[in-house]
Amino acid sequence: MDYDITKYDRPSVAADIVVFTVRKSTGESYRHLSKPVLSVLLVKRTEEPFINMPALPGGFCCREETIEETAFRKLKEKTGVDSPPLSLLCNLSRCGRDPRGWIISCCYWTVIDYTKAAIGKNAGWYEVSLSSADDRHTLVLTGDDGSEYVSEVRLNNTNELYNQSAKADIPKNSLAFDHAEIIVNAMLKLRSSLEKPYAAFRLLPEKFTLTELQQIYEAILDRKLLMANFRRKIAPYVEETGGIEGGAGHRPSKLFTKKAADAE
Amino acid sequence: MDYDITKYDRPSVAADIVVFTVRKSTGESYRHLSKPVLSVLLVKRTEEPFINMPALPGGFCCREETIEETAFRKLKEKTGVDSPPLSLLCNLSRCGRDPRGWIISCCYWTVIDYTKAAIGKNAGWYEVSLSSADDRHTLVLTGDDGSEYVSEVRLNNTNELYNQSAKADIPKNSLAFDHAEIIVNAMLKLRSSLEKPYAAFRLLPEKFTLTELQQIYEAILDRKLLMANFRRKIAPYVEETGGIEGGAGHRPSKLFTKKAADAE
DNA sequence: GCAAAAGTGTTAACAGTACACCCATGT
DNA sequence: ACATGGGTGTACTGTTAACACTTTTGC
Repeated sequence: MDYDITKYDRPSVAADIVVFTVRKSTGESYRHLSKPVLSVLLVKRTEEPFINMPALPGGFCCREETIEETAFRKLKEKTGVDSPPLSLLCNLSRCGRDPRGWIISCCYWTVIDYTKAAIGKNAGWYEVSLSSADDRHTLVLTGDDGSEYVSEVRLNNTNELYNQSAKADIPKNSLAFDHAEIIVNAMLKLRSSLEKPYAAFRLLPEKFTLTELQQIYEAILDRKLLMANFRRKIAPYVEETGGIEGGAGHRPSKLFTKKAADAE
Repeated sequence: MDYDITKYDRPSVAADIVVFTVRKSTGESYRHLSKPVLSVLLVKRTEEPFINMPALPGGFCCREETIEETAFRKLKEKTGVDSPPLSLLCNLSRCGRDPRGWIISCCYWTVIDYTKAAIGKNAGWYEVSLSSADDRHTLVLTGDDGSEYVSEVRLNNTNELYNQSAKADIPKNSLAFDHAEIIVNAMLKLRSSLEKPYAAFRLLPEKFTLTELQQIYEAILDRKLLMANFRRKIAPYVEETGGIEGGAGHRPSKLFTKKAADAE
């Protein structure tokens, strides 16, 4: 317990953030709704290691700031968005995970409205698709230029602690570092977080239709939901505004807001 | 993104672990079951800061080991127990939280069988009692010598991210550092983890009665459960061994094991 | 009218709760 | 016999899932 902090080696500590959004896909047309897609923010690396490969936004902690503040600072740089709620995901500290040295990464996830974000240079939204069989997951990330990055990830059954097995060779069309498994883990957390709609609200304007909300659920969960059941499920969290949204070739939708009384 | 790790200040990184157990209380007698109590492992500090105050077991990370391995190493020292499953709780990095300097703490929680632990010097089990009203929690820790440590803790509503507000003066009969709020958070996680019985199984021998299992639930949740409902709830996770446990002044109990088929 | 989407109602299955009752044992 | 805890059944409730049906709009 006697410890002189100057006497021992210390690691560099970084914050990495998995930023999700749900974007309206192209192909909107009369009498057909667009299908929103789940996307994640990635930054193309401009340096070795893993140069030119996409990586999670992140950066190193400085003195006088918490790890969360580091994450906020980096998010502001990359997206222009101020201090969105962050959820802790995992700490990665396996020796050798970063060729530059002893670097510990604290990973967080969040959700932001892409229409309010001004993403920076080298950054971009990548469409996410995850297919899972038991503990084996296949993650496919598609950039707006059509480039595809495929990663096979195996998580242990509790999802609590990473094996952090050595990654001898990361394929060229994959993600930098161990960022693929971070994203898979974040997606699982995001999905289970949808038991309550708070994360989804952050992807919508003040007033929204229940169909828009449902589409966000469907984009994140990657499956169709039954309208009647969905509306009952989220009814306690929303309230009508009185407004309606017309103009489409069908019955106009009522506009809702998140219910203020319900403590988040 | 250009980063020379030798150029910047680096924090010390520590792992702190909240180790829970459920101990049989004293006062066992004929025709009466003992009431097990939830306890947490604390170590009396032998140095400044917070000398003589109880603190969570933990220690600093060394090179070539992951944070989890640091936690395992410290747990082995304090309890003799090898590598129990660890769950990540939170990272504490508020500037000034440790007067010794820039120290980040990665906190984990786990559950171990106290009968299999050989706890070290200065360490001891403290009975835990938590009373909550909204986001205000009162934590009372009672040592085996009767000493009491009381802490008032306020968590933000999501329990996701700590406020890490400055603690000007920590009362003498409280816990060292910000360890009280860590324990409160760990208790909330422990309780919600009981939706599945895996943590409880780690507190029991290979064969156990359903009443023993229920008592662990009641000790952790701090409330009585109805036997019939409890048995239905955990039925999918256990199976009969055929053995029975007699000798008491009442109908003997069947002995159960955790069901192997059910993937943990 | 008709396609498309908004919105409601009805049913069955299931899980959670509270409670009543019987069973087996040692003293 | 009886106290004590082990163990089971049942009725009530609320939630979830599936599906059928009606409503409102623009073309």
